[in-house]
Amino acid sequence: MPNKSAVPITLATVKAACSQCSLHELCLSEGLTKEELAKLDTLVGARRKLKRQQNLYRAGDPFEALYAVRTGFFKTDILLEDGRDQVTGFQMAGEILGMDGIGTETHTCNAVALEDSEVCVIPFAQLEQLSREIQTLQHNFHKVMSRELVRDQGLMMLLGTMRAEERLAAFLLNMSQRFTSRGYSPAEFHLRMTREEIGSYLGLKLETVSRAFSRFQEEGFIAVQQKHIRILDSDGLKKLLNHQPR
Amino acid sequence: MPNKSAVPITLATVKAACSQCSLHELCLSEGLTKEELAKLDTLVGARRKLKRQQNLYRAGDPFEALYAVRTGFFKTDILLEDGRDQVTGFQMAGEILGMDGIGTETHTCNAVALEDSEVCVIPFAQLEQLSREIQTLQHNFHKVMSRELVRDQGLMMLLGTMRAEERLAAFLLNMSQRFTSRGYSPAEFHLRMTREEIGSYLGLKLETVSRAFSRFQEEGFIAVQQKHIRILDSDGLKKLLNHQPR
DNA sequence: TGGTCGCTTTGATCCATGTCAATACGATAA
DNA sequence: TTATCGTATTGACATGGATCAAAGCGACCA
Repeated sequence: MPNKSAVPITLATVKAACSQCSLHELCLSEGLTKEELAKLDTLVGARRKLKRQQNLYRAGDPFEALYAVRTGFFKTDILLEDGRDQVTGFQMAGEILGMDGIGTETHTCNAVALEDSEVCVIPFAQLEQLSREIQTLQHNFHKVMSRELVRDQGLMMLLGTMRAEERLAAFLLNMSQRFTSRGYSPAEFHLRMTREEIGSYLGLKLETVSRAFSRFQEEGFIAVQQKHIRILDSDGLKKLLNHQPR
Repeated sequence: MPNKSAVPITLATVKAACSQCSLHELCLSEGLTKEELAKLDTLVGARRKLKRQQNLYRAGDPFEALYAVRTGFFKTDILLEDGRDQVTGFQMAGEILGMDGIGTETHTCNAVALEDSEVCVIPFAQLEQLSREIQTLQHNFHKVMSRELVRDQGLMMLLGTMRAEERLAAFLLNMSQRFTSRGYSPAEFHLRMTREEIGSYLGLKLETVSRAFSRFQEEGFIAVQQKHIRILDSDGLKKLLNHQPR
């Protein structure tokens, strides 16, 4: 067995997931002891790489595992029989995908990589088993699900009560905040999704999204160049949010 | 002691919750053994009665317990600083309230009784503990949360892609289905919420809801009399759903 | 190097739903 | 019975965003 110091790099490390992962606080492993982390590692052994546009899973696929995004960027969407579809979320490093499948043993949405990506595979039966042993893990998992519920509530609010520019402002601020909490610039980032996907997520048409971007640029809130966004006046965007007509 | 056949009524029954509850399949107790049910009963001892318009909890309240609706009818809603609010759901017998609070230890929405109601109080720490012992309970709980996520996805779809009449048709069919699965008539029911609350839930103004009701009545899909609804042609309503313009 | 293709921007017009306002209805209480 | 109040319906009009259409821009590939 190789000699181990604080954060040893060994053969095991290549496989070891959670104990070495930089996404602790976002993921399931927060607050676990070393021993508990080790157990989680054995569970989360497998990784899976996906090319841009590749499906992680599809609606109807049998549910077996959750996925933690390691690198890359995903969207989830639902497709109705009549052809309408809606993007229900965008997921980045540290976020968990697949929880929609627990209730019915079948995934209810599609998860697609928007760029080359990698996920940790978390076989669900094993996660349940381990979370019966490790209280902290159990609670972390419950928190993750609950936060997802709260996120959805926020999106309902957005879809139900906000006008187009408010929605886009909320979207940009949310992206900025999530990039920030991953150590990237709060003010400058690259959107991985198209205007159409943003529109679908926000309940708007792509033209409306494009116009709102242009408007924000005119107002000096942001600089847009295709998918590259620079936020120049985040307070300006925030003001848009609480300051609706009636 | 009164004579009873299959399900005996004893002193214990008054307190016993889950083991005697008619809402098994909707709630957390499905598939539990007698012994496991008994344990769950000790946990779910307390009940709480609410008068119409009374809050079960409010956004900002510390999170301590989940609540299973025994009788009555609730809404959950969120209130933004600027005064806008949105109803995020309506809950009826057998449904679980409060899961929004797990992630932050604080409730993020308000839960209000729309008629005199009663809930089972499920202290969350104890639920987690017991679900470490009882695998089936653990899995049931995960299923409940997951189904809530899927419900939210459906609502996003509704809010993001459907037009007013489709939304109301979907709402009525959903109500009908939920009343049905509780043993009530699929075709005739009493709405507990106002047009404004329906509108808020569906992302519409109350006038639009009212007009859609009137339209459905003209078309012969339903008979409306204030809050009393009779569905005359549920296929007609269903057709509205998949049959959108583009 | 030019051509194609996907994505984005922008303009002109239309329409579903919001807004504002008046009236009606039904329950409750006096 | 009548008064009151919350809720619901209906009408007239306004408007935000959808729709339709035409360029523009970049990336990739042949």
